[in-house]
Amino acid sequence: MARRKKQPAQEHRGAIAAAAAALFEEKGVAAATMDDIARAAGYSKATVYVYFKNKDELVSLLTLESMRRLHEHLCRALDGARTSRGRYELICRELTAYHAKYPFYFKTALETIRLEPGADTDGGETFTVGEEINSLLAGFLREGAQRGELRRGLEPLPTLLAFWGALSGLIMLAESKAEYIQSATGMSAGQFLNYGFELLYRGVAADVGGGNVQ
Amino acid sequence: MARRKKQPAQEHRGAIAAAAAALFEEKGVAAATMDDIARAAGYSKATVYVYFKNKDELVSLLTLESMRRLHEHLCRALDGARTSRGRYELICRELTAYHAKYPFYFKTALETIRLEPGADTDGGETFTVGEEINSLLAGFLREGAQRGELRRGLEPLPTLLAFWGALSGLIMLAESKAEYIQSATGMSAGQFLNYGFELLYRGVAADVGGGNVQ
Amino acid sequence: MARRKKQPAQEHRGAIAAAAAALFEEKGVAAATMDDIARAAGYSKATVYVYFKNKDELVSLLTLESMRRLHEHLCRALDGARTSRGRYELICRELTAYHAKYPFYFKTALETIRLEPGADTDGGETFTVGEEINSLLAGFLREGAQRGELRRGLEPLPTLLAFWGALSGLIMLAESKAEYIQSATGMSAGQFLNYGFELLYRGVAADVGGGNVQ
Amino acid sequence: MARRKKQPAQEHRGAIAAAAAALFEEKGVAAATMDDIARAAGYSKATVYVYFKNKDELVSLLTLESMRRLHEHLCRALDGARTSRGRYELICRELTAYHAKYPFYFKTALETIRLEPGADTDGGETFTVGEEINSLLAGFLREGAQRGELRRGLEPLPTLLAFWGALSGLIMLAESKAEYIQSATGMSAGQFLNYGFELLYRGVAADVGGGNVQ
DNA sequence: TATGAATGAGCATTCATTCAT
DNA sequence: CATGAATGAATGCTCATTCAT
Repeated sequence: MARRKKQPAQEHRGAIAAAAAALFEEKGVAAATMDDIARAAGYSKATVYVYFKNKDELVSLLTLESMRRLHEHLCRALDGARTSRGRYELICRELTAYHAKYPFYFKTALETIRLEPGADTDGGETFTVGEEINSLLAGFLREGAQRGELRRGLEPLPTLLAFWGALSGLIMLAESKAEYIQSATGMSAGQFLNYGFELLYRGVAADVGGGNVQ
Repeated sequence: MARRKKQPAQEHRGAIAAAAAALFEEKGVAAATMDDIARAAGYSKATVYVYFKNKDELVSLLTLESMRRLHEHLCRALDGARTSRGRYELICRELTAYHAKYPFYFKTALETIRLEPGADTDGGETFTVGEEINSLLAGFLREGAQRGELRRGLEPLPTLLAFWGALSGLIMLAESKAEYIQSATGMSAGQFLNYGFELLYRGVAADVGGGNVQ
Repeated sequence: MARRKKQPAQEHRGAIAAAAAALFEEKGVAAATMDDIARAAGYSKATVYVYFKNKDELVSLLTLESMRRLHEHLCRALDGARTSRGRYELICRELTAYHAKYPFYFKTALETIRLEPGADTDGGETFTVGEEINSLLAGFLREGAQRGELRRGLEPLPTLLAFWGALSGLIMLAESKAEYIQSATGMSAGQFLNYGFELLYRGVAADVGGGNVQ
Repeated sequence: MARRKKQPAQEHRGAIAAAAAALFEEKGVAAATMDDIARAAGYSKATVYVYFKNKDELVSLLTLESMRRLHEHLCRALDGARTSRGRYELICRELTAYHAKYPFYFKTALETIRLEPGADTDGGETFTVGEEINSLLAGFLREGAQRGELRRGLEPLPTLLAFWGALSGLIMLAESKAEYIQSATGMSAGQFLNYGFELLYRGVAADVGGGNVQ
């Protein structure tokens, strides 16, 4: 392990975080040891501790990052269309894409949105981003209702939370049972997800007609 | 008919499993040590290994148990009413009740249904029970569609899976964010769940009218 | 390392404690690792943790033991003579003997008597024994004063503490500088100690005449 | 006369040593890390290693310094009075003052005097200063004896060593048990020390009368 | 000279698991 | 069948020290 050239500290943090993310994904956060992470990143364990105070700090950073990324994706989705239907489709597309690209980050973000604040090393930043995501979706629901595209009388906060729970449950099932879904229904994970997204949309849509899903 | 002979051993297994379940619930699977379990069950640690090859085998048994219990609850729900709406309400009620009584078992069952069958110690029994649960719900959807109560054209298997994913995501969010939900929406976990259940139902119902949720 | 036969747990504790005491003496408490101790005792490190919850518990036990032993030695000394002079000589003899036999224990006891209570794992037992030792010496001073053998008007508690501090300082210097003392004064550690004991005695004696020390 | 050249380096050493001394005092030698020291001194850790080969070298320097300071204090004391009694009082006063001002240095000096010279980094300089201190006190005893103020027949070297051991034990007990002493005897550490000094003085004084201490 | 960067060698502690009895 | 006893293999974390620049 030759001594590295002068590289911005941020790059080291990034490299370590990337290695950690991969390992967390592969074997879970608890099972990925600091030794593993160091080895995978090509540093000594002690060096990892130079860049991260804790295993927790690593986890926190990854969590925050995943939340931020999720936030970006959602912003992009909401900016890309005006109708609720159009926006919803973009949301689902972004979510699916995000999940395909960073499955660990995605899962982490979803799980984190469900947790309480303060558990993390950062100063509640993770919580803040979570709130921003919530308000993004709340806005989507509110505007949709105003336009008459979404059911009136939906209570924004509970709806959003319920919707979010359902959505995340759907996506995680699609991931973990992809193989089973394929063999049992003949659908790819993506197709299955679209089917599910449609189902969920009907739960909030003003009127989609009585016709077929899909 | 030598079945009786093994009975005592079964009782020991049961006692140990019960102690384990309580501890898993209390502190999580990883944090509950075999020492803890043995002590709580009133056996020596070595004895636990007489009845269970592994910690994993214990977890597997508990998982299987939780699936069976979930199956029972769902059977009861589907037997208790004829209309889809009535059945759905019973399903939700049973689920909520089950969750309230055995949160750990409940979570385990949901996670198992969402996760891969895994190299479980049992001979695929867990998987089998999972399939039975699926076919239970598939029947519910099929019959509902035949009666015109649920949307026609729903594909039973994908619908059921999507529904299941959404449902479990909803319930788990309701649990993990109970406090947040309470403070942010003023709803109790139970009220929130009912709200969410209703939302989900609209996704599959034939026609619930355009009116307010709840 | 063959599995040991059934031996009373106390014996294991004793063996481990003995090994620890030797190592603590040899390289100091901090530098003696649990690995060292285990190896020296002929057990695996994990086994050491079966018998002692902590490194601290080991240290505490050793400390308590050393205090008890010191207490015994002092009792023996005070019982062995009636006059203050005679008792003092016995005290010094016992102290010297104790130090020769268990230098680590001796040092620990002296250092501990100076510390505050409650720092230890035991329930203040160490502190209690310390107090008993103090009251032993206080009695010695009081009786000596009553008989007119020791200076009247000595305040028992401060005297005892001062005396104890001085005595321990003397003995520890005698140990750590034994070689230097030998080469610089030609005295053995024992001779030097006797010389010092005499000096200290004059500090409390009623009248030793103006003559020579020794 | 190239002496001036090295001056800057000496200043760096001094700054680092000062920071180290403060930290050693605050948290103990073992607990003060090189990182702490570097940070406190305002240098990088690597720079500390430019000026000090070792943590040990730092400790050694500090030890030597503390010995030198002690030497100075003792010189001042012996110069300040002519009678043994007066000198003794000054010695005690200086010692107490030194201890109050630099508890860590003081303790270090005492411990060093009590401990082996060790494989110190300096070329036996610490030992030399120790010898100088010894000869200072030896002179005090010798002159006192010649004047008839101190007991005749005292062997200077053993007496001095014994005295020194006793004195240091007394002072260290006064420090570590200050709280206990306060609560048990009502004396402040200073009062207790004076009481103890008096006691010790009687051990070497020619005749102090049979009266009360203090 | 000064330092940013990196690390080897530990350390106390934990726990699932094994075996002789 | 039950278990007391023992342990191998980790695990997160620390710190004095080195070296290329």
